[in-house]
Order: sequence, then structure tokens, then C-alpha cells
Amino acid sequence: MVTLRLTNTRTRRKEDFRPIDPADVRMYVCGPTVYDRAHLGNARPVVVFDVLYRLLRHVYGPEHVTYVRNFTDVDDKINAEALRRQKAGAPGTLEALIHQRTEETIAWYHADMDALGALRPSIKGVVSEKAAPRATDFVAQMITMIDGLIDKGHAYAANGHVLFRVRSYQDYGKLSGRSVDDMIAGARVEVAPFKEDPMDFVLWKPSSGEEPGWDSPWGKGRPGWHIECSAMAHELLGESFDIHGGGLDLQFPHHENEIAQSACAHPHGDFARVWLHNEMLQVEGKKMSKSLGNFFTVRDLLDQGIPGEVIRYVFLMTHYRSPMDWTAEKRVVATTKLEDYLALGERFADLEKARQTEPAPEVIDALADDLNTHLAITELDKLLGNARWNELVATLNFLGLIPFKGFEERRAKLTRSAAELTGVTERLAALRTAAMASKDFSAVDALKSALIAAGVEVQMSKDGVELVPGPDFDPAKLEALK
RNA sequence: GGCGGGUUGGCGGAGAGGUUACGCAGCGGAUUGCAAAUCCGUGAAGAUCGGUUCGAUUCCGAUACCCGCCUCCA
Repeated sequence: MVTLRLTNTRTRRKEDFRPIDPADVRMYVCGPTVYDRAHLGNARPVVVFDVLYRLLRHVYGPEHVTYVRNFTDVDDKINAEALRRQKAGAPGTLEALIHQRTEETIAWYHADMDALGALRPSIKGVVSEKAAPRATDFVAQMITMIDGLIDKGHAYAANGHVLFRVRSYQDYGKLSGRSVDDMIAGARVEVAPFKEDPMDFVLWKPSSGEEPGWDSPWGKGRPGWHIECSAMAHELLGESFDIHGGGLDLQFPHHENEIAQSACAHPHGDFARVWLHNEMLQVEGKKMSKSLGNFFTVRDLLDQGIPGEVIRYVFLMTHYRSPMDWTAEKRVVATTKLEDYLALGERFADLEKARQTEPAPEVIDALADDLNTHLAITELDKLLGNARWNELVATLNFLGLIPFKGFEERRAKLTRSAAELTGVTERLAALRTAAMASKDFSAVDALKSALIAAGVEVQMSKDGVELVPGPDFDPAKLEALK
């Protein structure tokens, strides 16, 4: 069995991956706050951890992998959007508007991530709502956890809030490599009069009438951000699980706080053994931000006609622990490459056999070495160069770049196109033979130009004429020729 | 201010203390009525300065520059 090696943020080292239970390898990844369409940066961890998920499924078997990715559906930005809609005259209670907003955002998210070829999270291979849990479905577990933390002296209620007592957890800061004292010296912590210590963070906060709230021992309120992941991971994956992932920006404070809460609430568990963080995304060398005007969503790109596979390929070009730069040039390269793979795979692979073929071992090895997706992609070119067509197709499917279905659709399309081109090849060949004798190529060139304009690739050699319909083949443009 | 990461040929981007990365683009050639596609060949690198070493782009240190987090933006 292939041994995976992963760079564990917790130890800052690349380590052999040994699952707690090979029959149920468990991974948790922080999902989105569902207040709006996912932007391109949101998509990077999704693709990165989808590759890991696929690799784990390959190595341990799909039914032996559990992947949970949450939805944060309680958040001030969601409340703000719902309130804005209400003020704009939308009917219904605020609660209903919040619900409506989170529902539609979750549906968008799934659709957009599906388009990127990301598999849905699953529990032991079974896709379900539970594998994509919503924070609001786990408030009771959060309250229980907070209550336990108060009992153990790791948290305290003050002023309608419950705060985590950071000084009560000795290892606080270990994941992100910071010391509490240094951070306070940095003086960028929110100071609230009711905090015992400026570093203490909120587990529970009171809700006003306009905000969603749940009854709790500390009054009507809502959970702080970090507690949801601790509660859901515990409920769905247990006290100890294998992998916890997310963007590097979550390393501090979110993941640090998750660890503190979980370690203190469940001192006998390990919480997550391996922590993985993907670097951030840039656009043309700069941070994507609304102020720079280079902010866009996944849906924006899809609507521009950029296929999800192209976005995915561009992501895979860069190792997950390096900043990734989204550029127009990379998009072109990705488009060209994928088109080559699709055209050549369709032409030379046996699709039936490809379905029975394992992904290329070189690619598995590349991914097993800390998800070296770039190396994996260069291996695709070698498969192509060595005419290992069935493996190429199987590997493209495995990587989520071109599913088997994509090749089949291309084949069906070509079959239809070939029917449209019936007779044209012979006509062109005849014209060319005549032209060879008369030295007047005008009729040949006219037909050739028309074919190219219709999206047909014209290949003429001394052996004859071949017409290959391209991806943009439009039979309607051939009507005039008939 | 604190903490962390990075700097490779025109572009993207890896691995390895000593042997061609690879891809895209470029250039030369084969082929073609002209093209396209394909094939063959080919130039080009390791931010700067110092150290360790028989030997460093690869290890160590410093400098410069870039980036991220510290502000519930992944």
C-alpha cells in the first residue's frame, strides 16, 4: 500500500501518514460561511482537499474514508444580508430571510464546487447532509461543550457572553507558533472590559431581537465562530481523528481556538493529528480584494465560459503550500492542455478498458508525496508522450480533470460531426487532385477556409485529406457548402 | 511592532549536495501546393553577499525585495 507523506503544520514536518483506523480514515475541512457566492479563493481549499480526498479513497477504499466539511450558517454577514433584504421590502420574518439566504447560498456552493470537479463530502463513502453539516443543526452540542468547559474551569460567563480562558490552556499558540505574551505585545487584540484577559475569545454571545438566537444557560444568544467546528468534528468524527484542513488564514486564530476548546473539553482525545493548510490565492500577482477590483467568484468565471476543469487544472499547477497566482496566461495553458488530453484520449484510448484501468502509479506517487499536484500534471504529459492512453484517461478521471463521461460525450459529438461531414472529405480530396493538375488551388482554398471557419481542422498530406471537427465545430456553417 | 512563508531560464513550475526536470513560448529542420497537425533538434536559470564542502541552485547565515497572518476575508 502506498504511504502518504503530508506536511503537518502542528509539527512543521513532512510525516508518514498512519491513520488511526485504516477502515475509517477521517478528515475535517473548514467550509464556507454561507452569506454569498464562493469567490475564487474559497475554491482553493476545496480543490486541494478534494485531491487528498480522492487519494485517500484510492488508497484506503471509498467506503473507508470519511470527509466532513461544514457550512457556517450563523454569522453577522448573513444577518446583515437578511436585514438588508427585509429593509428592501422582502416579505417574511428575519429568521425566514436568513434561512432563505443560507439555503440559496448552500445550493450555489454545491453547484459551483461540483463544476470544479470536487466530490461531495461523505461518511464512509456515503454522501449525505451529515457530511456537510450546518452549524445551526449543532447548537445543542455546542452548548453542551461550552457548559463542560465552564465546569472544567476553561471558560467563564461574563456580561451575557461566555469566554474561553486562554491562559488555562498551556499549549495555546503551539499550532501557529505564537506565544500569548508576544501577541499581546503586538497589541492587536480586542479589548473588552468583561474579559479576564485580552486574549480570551468568545464561545457564546448574546443576541439582540434582530439577530438569530437560541436559548442557553447564559440567556438567548448565538455561538462564537470557533466552537462550531469543535462541536461538529467531535460529534461526527470523534475525540481523535486523522486530518484537519483549511486555508492558512484559518491557522490563527480559528484553528488555534478549535484546538484549545477541543483539547480542554476532551482531554483524552487528540482532536486532529495532522493539520494541513493551503496557501492563499492571488490574482495577477496581487491579493484578490474588492478594493483592487480583482475580486470575482467561481460563478463569474463559469459564466464567462471558463470550464470548471480549467480552473481546477490551474489550481493543480501550483503546490498547495505555495501561494497560487490566478492569471489569464495560466488559464490559456490549462485550456490548451485539457483540450489536447480530451482529443487524444478520445481518439486513442479504449474507453471501456480505461474504466478498468488504475490511475498511473507515477501520479499516485507524486500525490502521495505531500500532494505534489504539479508533478502529477507533468506525469500526465509523460503518459501522453509514451502513448499510455488508457492510463492517461483513467488518471484524468481520477484527478477530476476530465471524467470518463467527458470522453464519452466528446466521442458522441464527434460521431455526430462525422455524419455532418459525410461527403465533404471526398469533395475536398477530389478538388485537390484536380488542382494538383491544373495548379489552380482557389477552389480548394475556398472550401478549406469555409471548413476552418466552421471549426473543422483540415489536414492535407500526400496520403490524402482528413477532416477533424474541433471543439467549436458548427455544422450550420457548412449548410452553404451543400 | 510580533510571527511565518517565499525569491529558479521569456512565462509557469518541480525534484535532487555532484548526472537533461517538465510544460508553454522561442529558434532551426523534416513534412505540406500553401497551411494545420505531427515529428526531430536546440539556446536559456537558480535575488544579492558570505560560510560549510573536493563540489551548492540544492545545507547554514546575513542583506534586499515580495507575500501572508496577527482585524470572525479560505
